[in-house]
Amino acid sequence: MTDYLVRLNPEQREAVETIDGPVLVLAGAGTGKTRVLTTRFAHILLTKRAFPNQVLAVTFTNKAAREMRERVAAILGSPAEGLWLGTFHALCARMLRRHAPLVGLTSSFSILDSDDQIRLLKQVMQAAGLDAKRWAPPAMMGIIQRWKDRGLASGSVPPNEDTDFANGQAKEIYAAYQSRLKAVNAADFGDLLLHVTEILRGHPDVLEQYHRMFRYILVDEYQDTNVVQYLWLRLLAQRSRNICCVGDDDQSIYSWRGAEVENILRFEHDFPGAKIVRLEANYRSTAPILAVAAGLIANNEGRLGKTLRPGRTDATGEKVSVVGLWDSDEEARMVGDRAEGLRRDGNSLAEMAILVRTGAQTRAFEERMMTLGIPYKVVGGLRFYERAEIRDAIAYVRLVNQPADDLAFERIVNVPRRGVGEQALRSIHVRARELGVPLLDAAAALIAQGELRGRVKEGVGALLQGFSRWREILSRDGHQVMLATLLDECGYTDMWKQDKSPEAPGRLENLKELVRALADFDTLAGFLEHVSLVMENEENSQGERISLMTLHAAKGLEFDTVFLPGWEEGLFPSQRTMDESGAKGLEEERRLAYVGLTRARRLAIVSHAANRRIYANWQTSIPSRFIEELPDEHVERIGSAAMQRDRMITAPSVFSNGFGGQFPLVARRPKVIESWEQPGRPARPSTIPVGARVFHQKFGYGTVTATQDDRLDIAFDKAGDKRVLDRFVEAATV
DNA sequence: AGTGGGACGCTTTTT
DNA sequence: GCGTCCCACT
Repeated sequence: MTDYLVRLNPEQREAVETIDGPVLVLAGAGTGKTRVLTTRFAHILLTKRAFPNQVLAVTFTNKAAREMRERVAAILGSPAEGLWLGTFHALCARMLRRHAPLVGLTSSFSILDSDDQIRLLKQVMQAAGLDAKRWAPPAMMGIIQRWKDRGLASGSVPPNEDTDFANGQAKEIYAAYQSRLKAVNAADFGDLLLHVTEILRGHPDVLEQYHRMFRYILVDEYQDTNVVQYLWLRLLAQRSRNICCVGDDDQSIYSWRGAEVENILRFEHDFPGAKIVRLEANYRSTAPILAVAAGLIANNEGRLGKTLRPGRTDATGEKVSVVGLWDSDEEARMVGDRAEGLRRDGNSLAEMAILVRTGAQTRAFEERMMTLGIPYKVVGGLRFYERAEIRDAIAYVRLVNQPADDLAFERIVNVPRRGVGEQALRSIHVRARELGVPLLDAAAALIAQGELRGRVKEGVGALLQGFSRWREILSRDGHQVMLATLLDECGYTDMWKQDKSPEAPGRLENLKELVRALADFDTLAGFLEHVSLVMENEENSQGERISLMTLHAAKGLEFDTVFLPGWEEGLFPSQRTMDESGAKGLEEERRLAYVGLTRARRLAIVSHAANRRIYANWQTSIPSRFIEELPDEHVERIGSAAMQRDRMITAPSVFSNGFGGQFPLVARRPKVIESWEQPGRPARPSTIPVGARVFHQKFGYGTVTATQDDRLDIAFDKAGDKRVLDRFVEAATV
């Protein structure tokens, strides 16, 4: 009956069994945080303290929510239905649909994606006469979002805030943006939290309802909450005070997105009498990795204090490697070769990851993996629902669902081309404003009155007729048939069939996938909610692949081997972060490094290059200060940081560069380690001849200019000259 | 209205 | 180095 408790260590057990009153669980990396959270959830249900729908469980990502749902179900032995378990945004969307009229929306409001947000804001800024070059709409969006993160509605931004941006009109822009959102019956991501918090604050009866419902509250990743999320939680928890927050102040890496570490640091103050439980036994990493991570993070101030200790008796292991290299190419080669070597020794590629500071760094590694023929996956890049063709298709669906969705109308009215240019669109806008109707109806009115002519009339007329037909099909044959018909009839599929670009076939494939995905939903509205809130990849073709991702994307994951390249001043810690946020920014960068190190179970390989290409030109850099902070006794330095620093900074005159030793010298290639160059793969002549037209997944179409065994030199039409393995290309059909 | 070329700016990111 | 945006040309 309670065997699920026996599997916990004493501190985990305390975190699970302290059910009543506020609890803060400080859970270091790899200490069984998720296990505690899910077991606690199950424990509440199994001890009959609450029904499943009386527990509110909040996560940041859909992935974490899904995982918790599955694990709770596993402990309960049955699928957990009717739970209030989800991301902050999903839960708030659900609440807001119930009370939308209280903030001037209807319950069918649309949730805008970032494209829509920017487009809407751009219109608002244009109307205010702001030069988009001087004041970038995305920057303005950032300011508005930070305000929303702090729980500030457009009327309550303090007078002394951000008066210089947008000629001091920032607050007016914010207000205008909000009224446009209301006019098109839409909410952006920030609104979901902000609106619900306002409702809970201003309507005691509604708050009362939720107080009666939620007897226990569980919060994951508490260190990442922003002010509005904190306010929302505090409102909901103020009656029962049964709130359990799990987090790790050392892994707070989202302050630039509005997260406030202070929330976790202040927990005891906010919830007097709170019980603090520390989870410090790490079951993930070897002792040297833990020691190195601990040594690094000890350089931060203002921590709640927590020391990871090895939780396994077999936690001995290799030292952390720190490798100094000449340039970023050599770094990519080192990583590729070591990955290949590990694979030869029987290690799975799925258990290796390359974690970088910025997304742009992945490219060099991608190319290297391709050359070596090592399968890889980039985690996080463009997500399925962010692809242009998917957004277009969804805009059509949104219009079927809600004819008043003006943003969707604007997106697709001329996609595929229907001859609707700036002029035509403007007259539709004018008419819409005159009549006080949505753009779709305004367009119909213009056609009825013969004010649109020729191609435009034909095109838009057919589109409008299409919408009434597609709505019929929807009610008769269901949403899947409707979307398939719609995409064919509106000309969208044909548009991509006629497109000769290398991406077009993939886009058609994605559209098919979208139609297929529709089958998983009972209603069109349910599907749209999912699309708005779950911006994630379809399970990234799993299997035997090395993972490439940013450090941010790696939080919560773990691998046997972790490569941590690019530990150089300016890149990591990021100069930009230090400029913008000073000492606090530096500490956050250090936490990011800590997150990176603690992802590794057995092997962590840190590296830094003396020269790196940034944008178009080469830049010389010195090793990251974080490298010096790693405790020596657990680190093996190869091509040591100190040596490189000497050579480049303090003794440049050793080499003559013709500039009087004025520049950091980068004259010769110090061959630090010979063994990276692995013996080649067995040579095998390629079957593809010089001159052949070929197609490559990433680079598109090209012509073979030379071959050497199974390596091909190819002049790609778009991507330029590359050398790739022949198995990565196929004969082109055109 | 649609296309193509050049200038520009940007690279934490999740919902 | 690449994608986006704007403008000039067709």
